[in-house]
Amino acid sequence: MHMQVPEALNSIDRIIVDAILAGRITAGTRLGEQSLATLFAVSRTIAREALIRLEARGIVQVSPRRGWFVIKPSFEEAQEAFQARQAIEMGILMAVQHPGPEVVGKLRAHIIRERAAIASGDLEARSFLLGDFHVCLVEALGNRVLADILRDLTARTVLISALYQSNHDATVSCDEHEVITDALAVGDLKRAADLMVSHIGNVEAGLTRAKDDDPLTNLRHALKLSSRQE
Amino acid sequence: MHMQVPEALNSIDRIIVDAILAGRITAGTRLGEQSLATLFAVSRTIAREALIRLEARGIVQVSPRRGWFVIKPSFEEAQEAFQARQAIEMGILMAVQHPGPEVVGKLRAHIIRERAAIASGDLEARSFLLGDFHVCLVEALGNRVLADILRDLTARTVLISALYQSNHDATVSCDEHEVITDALAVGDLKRAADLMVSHIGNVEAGLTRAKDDDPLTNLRHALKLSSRQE
DNA sequence: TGCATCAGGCTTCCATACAAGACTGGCTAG
DNA sequence: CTAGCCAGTCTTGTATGGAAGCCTGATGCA
Repeated sequence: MHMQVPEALNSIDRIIVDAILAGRITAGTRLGEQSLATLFAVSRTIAREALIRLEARGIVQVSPRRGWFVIKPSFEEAQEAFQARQAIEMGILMAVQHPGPEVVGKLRAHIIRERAAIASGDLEARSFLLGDFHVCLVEALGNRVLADILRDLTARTVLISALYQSNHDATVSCDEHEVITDALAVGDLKRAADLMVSHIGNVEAGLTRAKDDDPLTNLRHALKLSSRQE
Repeated sequence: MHMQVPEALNSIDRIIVDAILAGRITAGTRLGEQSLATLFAVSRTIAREALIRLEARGIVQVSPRRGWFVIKPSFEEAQEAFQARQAIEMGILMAVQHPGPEVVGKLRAHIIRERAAIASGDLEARSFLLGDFHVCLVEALGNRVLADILRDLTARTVLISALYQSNHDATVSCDEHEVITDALAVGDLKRAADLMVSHIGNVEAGLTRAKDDDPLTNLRHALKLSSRQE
């Protein structure tokens, strides 16, 4: 056993989630215990524990004795995830009292990074930052509990967007982030909440029901089978 | 190895969470790997995996090489948990369109069980049902994602209530559940959301900052030390 | 008495071995 | 040629042993 510091240990989780947020890992990807163990230079035990944690967070699923896979949400689950985000983000915006200038400052800085990623064509950074905006917002508002919840939920919706081919334009998303921040800056929480709901609704509306990476979609639909199995 | 069916396997998690919701397990309780393994007639591996899942859900914490303990939230974390519940439950109530009569029916049935538990003096059932109302509400509204999130959050707030000696009366809580249900029944979502926010606020307001199972509270406060360490 | 040291026991931590189900591909019988 | 079987391989599932850190209490010394 060589002395290479694992570099990972408890952060295997984080690296995987970050990869999902960046779109480098998509729904249905296999995450084998042995593969991860080799990759991170740890034993299978550690890799398995990371997968168990991710399973508890609703990011991966295990198919008994077949393997671990990144979740592949059904259209209904996708809708629930978006609804959950709408509810949470609207709720926090309506509940908070005073945004504070440093919150607005952080968000503006974030939006600048979003624009930079979009301009430079860095798709991974773009995906990550567009999702992370919402996490940052909630975190900046002072609630780490909700921020953690939202991070996992965001990972799910990123997976969904790739699965159902969201065609919502990144620039539009970024613009919407900006007007939300503007509303926060002038203390109009109600307006910020409304804008947030419609923003998330817009992203959701950009989804198309057909996922054409599944060659059986047409047949399945014709036979009226649900896509329940892996 | 005897043939006793484990009875537990993946449900060790559920049994522990249920015990927390019922108030049979309180904040700071030690949950040893070996103890759980013996109790559920499984190996340490299984018990450990259950604890890892619960850790990912924010229910327990591990102190390295010392042991696993049910979380003991600080007052600030407690506030965040209550704020999170307010945001989520208000958000879902404002987002839903039409409650539907079967939803109201389920909630009314739940409230009847609450009253029965209160009347019979069954403290465990009372604690469980009062918390479970909120989970049932969200689940009945059709969002399992949020329901799962809320269950864990409810477990946290139950722990908090015991830790900070909530003196909010069970009967009052139950009454509040009823008026919320009434508002839902007539389709007044706005009113239901407002009632929910104030209901959770009432429970939170019932907390007292002093946790007197900690004999150092007074000294700590006098020295202006945070209660950060375990 | 007061204090430092250290051994022993207790806990989690982690690697590993083996069990057992799931899938694949080839072989064989008809 | 096809259908069924079956061995081989790959995967996760589970138990277990030993490593290593933490805590306690005893012991010895000043």
